[in-house]
Amino acid sequence: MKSNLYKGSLSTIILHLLAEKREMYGYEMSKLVKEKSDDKLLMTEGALYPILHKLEADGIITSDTRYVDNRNRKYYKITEKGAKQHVLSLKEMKDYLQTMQNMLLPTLPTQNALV
Amino acid sequence: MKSNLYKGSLSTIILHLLAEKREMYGYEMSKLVKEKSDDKLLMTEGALYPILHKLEADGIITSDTRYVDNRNRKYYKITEKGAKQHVLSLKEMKDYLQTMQNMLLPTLPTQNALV
DNA sequence: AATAATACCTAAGAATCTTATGTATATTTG
DNA sequence: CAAATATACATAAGATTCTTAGGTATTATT
Repeated sequence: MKSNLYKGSLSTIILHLLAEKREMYGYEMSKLVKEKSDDKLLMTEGALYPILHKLEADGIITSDTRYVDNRNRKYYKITEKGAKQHVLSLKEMKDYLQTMQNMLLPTLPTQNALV
Repeated sequence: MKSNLYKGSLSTIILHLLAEKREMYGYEMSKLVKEKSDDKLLMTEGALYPILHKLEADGIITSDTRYVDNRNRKYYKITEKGAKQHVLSLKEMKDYLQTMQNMLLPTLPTQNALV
């Protein structure tokens, strides 16, 4: 990533992708995040894969490896526990974004905040 | 801090405090941040003081120790270089907040974003 | 044929924070 | 008035999270 502000938010992002798409593989996630962030967040493989492994170990996501388009891909989906965690993570993120906005951009009116 | 989303944003926050107040000491910063964040961000001394020392070593801030109210306090203020850095840091933070909002909360209309 | 892209993985090291500890003085509370 | 809390600084060991660098293997492009 280009900014270290993203530190700590990668798990939340991955969890959100899986909550939206319900099925994705790692490489796909990194490409989608790169695109969605307009090249601002480049999730390296050294960060991505260990996070996926940890989320799976914690029962937040599950995987099954399949052979698709001449490729071996490890597809991940969110578990029930993960869905609950996702709600909490989103709340935590909203709270963080709001707090940061209040602390750093308090003079801007709400509708123009971040713009 | 209660959420590890704050990881990476402490320097930005400290720099912003000094850009606003023009003079503060460490202990004062930690109390103000606690108050401003509504107890959501508790900047520990183990994080705070090393950051201040690094910012000073990098010429972003300067300090002078004074005896005030029966206390030895190390007052910090922002340098010219620091003021320039602060503009960049704020831009970076706005960009991060906007990107996160786009990625995680894209369905919400702008005026209700984060609410 | 060589390079880039797809797709996974891990290990060493850097950066950032927590926890724990230390020093010293002042104020508040039981 | 003794004990606890608050003020004010500091550092060191450890945890967490990421980068950098390397590895394997296949497919697509130039």
